[in-house]
Parts: sequence; C-alpha cells; structure tokens
Amino acid sequence: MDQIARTTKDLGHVLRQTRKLQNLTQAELASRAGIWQRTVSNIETSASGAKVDTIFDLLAALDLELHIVPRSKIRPSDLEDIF
Amino acid sequence: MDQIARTTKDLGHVLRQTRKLQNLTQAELASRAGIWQRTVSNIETSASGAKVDTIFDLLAALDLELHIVPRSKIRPSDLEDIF
DNA sequence: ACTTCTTATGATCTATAGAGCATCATGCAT
DNA sequence: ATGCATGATGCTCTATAGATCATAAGAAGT
Repeated sequence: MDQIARTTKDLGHVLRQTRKLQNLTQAELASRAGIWQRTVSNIETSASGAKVDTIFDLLAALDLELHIVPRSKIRPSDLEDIF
Repeated sequence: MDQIARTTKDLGHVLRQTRKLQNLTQAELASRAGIWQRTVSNIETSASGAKVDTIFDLLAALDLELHIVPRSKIRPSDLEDIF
C-alpha cells in the first residue's frame, strides 16, 4: 500500500491522508513538526510550492520516509490509495 | 535497491547518484528539467533548501517517482545505496 | 442558538530559492 | 602543457515560502 507522488498535489493528498489516519489535526501535526498550522494547510491543499525541508519535517512528524524509485508501470492497487 | 531519503542531504545524494547512473551532466539534466545547472548543483550538494516543485521537475527528468512509506527498520542493503 | 473544533485564509515581514548573467577550479584527455 | 568538460560559485533581481499576527467559515455536538 505504497503512496506514490509525482506532483506536489499528490504529496499534499498523501500527507493529509496519512495525518488523518493518525488522527492528528493540522495544528497538532504542525506543532510536532515545528511549523505552523497555516503551513500545513497550505501544503495539504498545494496552495504553495513548499520547501523540501518543510516536507521532511512533516514526514518525520508522521514517521514517514521517502523512497525514490524508477517510475512504475501503473499498479492499480497503488493508485487507488492516492485518490 | 530502493533509495531512501529522510533529509535533503539524502535526497541530494540520491539525485546525483541516479543522474550519474544515467550518464547525464548537471547541465543536461537541468535542461531536461527546465531549470539551471546552478540549481542542480545546489540541490545535489544541499547548498540550499530546494523547493518541492523543483525536486519533482528533477525526478520527472530522471524518470523517478516518490513512494511515501512508513519508516522502515534499518535494512543494511538499502542504506548502502545511499552512501 | 451557541460553543467548540478544525481548517482556510487575509495581511505584513523576512529570508531565501531560482533566474539570469557570469567566472573559476578541477580533472581528464590528447 | 593545453584544451575541453564538468561542477562549483559570485552577484543581482524577483518571486514566494514560512513566520507571525489575526479572523472567518464550516461542521458537529449539546
């Protein structure tokens, strides 16, 4: 059940989805990540092109990591998870 | 042989490594990604906290994608690939 | 209806990434 | 030793992310 991201919009979706799975509010997550609720909202809605460092802060707070892999042929089971 | 990144420094390493595997120069990659060689250099050396959009441009140019996954217990075979 | 929780968003300020020009240092050929 | 390819980096300018204050909008419960 990998989450795949090829765009910032994908990333925003994945982050929001994961946050909700962990029952965190934006404010809680922001606090954990040392950033602002405003910023979490912006990133989840792709309202701004975030900085990579901020993304890594969020990933760490959600206990996630990035795997960089060759683009895959479509695996339907994965794509379901994005939308 | 996943490449794992938890920091911008990791990301820089992975991008450089992948670029070299594909026998591309920074200038070629930059051209493909629609950015500047200067920027590629900065990102590979973590000389600046890049923007996510720029990273996605580079990933696309290298035919890579991000998989967002729960942090794994250390798998030595993977870590070797990073350094 | 009112309170509460949550997310979105307005405004201003500062820091900095990337564009755009460049040059320089290095290493590797020949 | 010299010429080329490659990557690093100096500088200025502009755009914009994030910090920091805030409020507003919406849903959900009582």
